Amino acid sequence: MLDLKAIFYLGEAVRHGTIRAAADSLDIEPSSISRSISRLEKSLDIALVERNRRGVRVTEAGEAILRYYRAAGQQEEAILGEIEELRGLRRGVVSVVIGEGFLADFLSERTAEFFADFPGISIDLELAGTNDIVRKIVDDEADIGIVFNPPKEPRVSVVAEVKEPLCAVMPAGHALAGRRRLSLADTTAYPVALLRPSFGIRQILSEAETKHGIHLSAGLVTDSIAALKNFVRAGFGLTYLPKFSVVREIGEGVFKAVPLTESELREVTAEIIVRNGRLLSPSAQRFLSHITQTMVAFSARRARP
Amino acid sequence: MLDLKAIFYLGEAVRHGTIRAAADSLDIEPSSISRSISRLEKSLDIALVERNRRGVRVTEAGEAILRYYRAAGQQEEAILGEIEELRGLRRGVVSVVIGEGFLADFLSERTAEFFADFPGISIDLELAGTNDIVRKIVDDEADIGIVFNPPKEPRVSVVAEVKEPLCAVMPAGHALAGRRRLSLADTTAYPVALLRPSFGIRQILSEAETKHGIHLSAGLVTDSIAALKNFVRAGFGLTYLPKFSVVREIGEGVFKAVPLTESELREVTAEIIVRNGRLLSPSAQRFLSHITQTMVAFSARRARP
DNA sequence: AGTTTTGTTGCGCAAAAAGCAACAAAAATC
DNA sequence: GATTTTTGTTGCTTTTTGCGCAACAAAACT
Repeated sequence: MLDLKAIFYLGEAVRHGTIRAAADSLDIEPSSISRSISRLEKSLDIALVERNRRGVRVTEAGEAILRYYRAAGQQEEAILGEIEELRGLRRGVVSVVIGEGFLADFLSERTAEFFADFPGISIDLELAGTNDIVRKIVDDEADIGIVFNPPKEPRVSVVAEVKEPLCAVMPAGHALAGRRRLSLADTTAYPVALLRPSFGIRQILSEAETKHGIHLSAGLVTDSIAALKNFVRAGFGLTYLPKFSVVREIGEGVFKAVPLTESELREVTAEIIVRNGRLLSPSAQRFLSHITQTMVAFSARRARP
Repeated sequence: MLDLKAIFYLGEAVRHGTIRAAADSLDIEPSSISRSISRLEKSLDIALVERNRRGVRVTEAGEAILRYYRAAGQQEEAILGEIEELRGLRRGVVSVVIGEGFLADFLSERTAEFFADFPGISIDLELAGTNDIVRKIVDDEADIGIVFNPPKEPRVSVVAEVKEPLCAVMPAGHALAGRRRLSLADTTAYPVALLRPSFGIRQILSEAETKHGIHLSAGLVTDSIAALKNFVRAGFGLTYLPKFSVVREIGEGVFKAVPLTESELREVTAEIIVRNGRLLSPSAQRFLSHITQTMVAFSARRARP
């Protein structure tokens, strides 16, 4: 490993022509420079300067070393610029895993505004089921997770949390579409589309089923929320989702979402999670605070400001 | 100025996954690594690693720093290789065979400068005729050959090549001395001094004689260019040499050199040759590049840059 | 011949780095 | 669920390293 300071002294000595002049300009003693250069020469076993009594003249080997130093200096500057950009939020990749139900809310116009404000930041977005999301966060495969009703896990910490009632989702013209609220039992008459058991929504539904002795007749079991929506849109029956997952379809007048009355279904949580003690990059921190403030699912109330 | 040792520690910690493992492999204390990294982070004001309780994970900024370190390491290696070559230049004998006509050009002040720069290098100089020079190069009896109009030989490669017109060389007060150019036939009226047939200059002259039906009346045949010069200097007649062979005498106003007009005499080549595939020592390489750049015979135009 | 300027070296001291030991916290294990 | 192990960190001590000061020899200049 070459001693950069010694090379710097060498360069100054060569630039000024004499060791003493370099020492004066650096406000240090000539002996320090002399020793540094000698040390360097000994470690390389080659002369770097010719000591004339009129000063020093650089040798070819010295020139080679100085070439290296200048190149390294340029690269250092480039890297320092990169660091500066990372610190100044001008660059960075934030990896996010979200449940599919958050997709429309996540990729909203307000997120687009964020990208416009920070053009250097890019998002690595992945969709996954509840259990996978938690696992990826624990294993540091992603910076930020957005998940519905996740299992308790001591190694993740909840950055934002909000209680969202689960709704029965149906076509606008459905027989139940006029109701202001429904119990789960009211919906058993219709075929329903359900997610697989690895999803938090399905888990909370299963708990409610056993608790109230209800059995839902699943017309479709899938791991795709898009499939649930298509099931409903085509008139096959109902499904169960939080309101923000179908906010676009409601706005278009296609779907209706009616809150369920069961207490455990009214208090299911949507959470933004990160791994415990994880040090997020400035970019990730900035993005995290953005989504906690702008996403519909979390904008209403914030659990931990 | 970035602390290279600290970056090295950072890299080792990242490579091993934990600071302790890196410390063990380097046989130092973990505290040293921990402190070095912390110091680096403080100086850059950005986190380089995330400290999990299961080890360390590099951040984007840390990756940037490590990229810099690897690039610098590669450059250092390249420079160290250069230094190694230069170190080889401190001692070494370079054996050279040249035609006598190159002598004055070869032993110039600029070659003297080379010796001053590399006091450890010595030259083993041998004079020989064209055919002998090529043979010595082929047989590895010499490193470098400088030769005039050599026969084609696949086992030698031409490092530098330049076309030099052959000149009629005469005393300054000669009847033909005022001419800007001469044909070979113009010179037949005067007695001439010629080299032996083993010399390239003589061979090209013989070709021209038969081609144009000219007969040169040789007043002297020798294997010494010095003898040719003495022949001319004493007023016996003319001889034929390239201009650079008598550049000193021309400068002194003693000789005149008038280019010959015959096409085959205008395009004879002076060449620097080495054996094909011969691996020259660093000293020899350095000297080779020196003479190709400084010798008058080759400095004007270079055939193979 | 005397003066100035050059790089070098011996010696003492201060700062920096490394080692040692202990600690807090998280993970793994029983 | 308690205990052990492993991790990074920190206070303190020791060692190493680098620097300043002063003096010196040698060459160049006046």
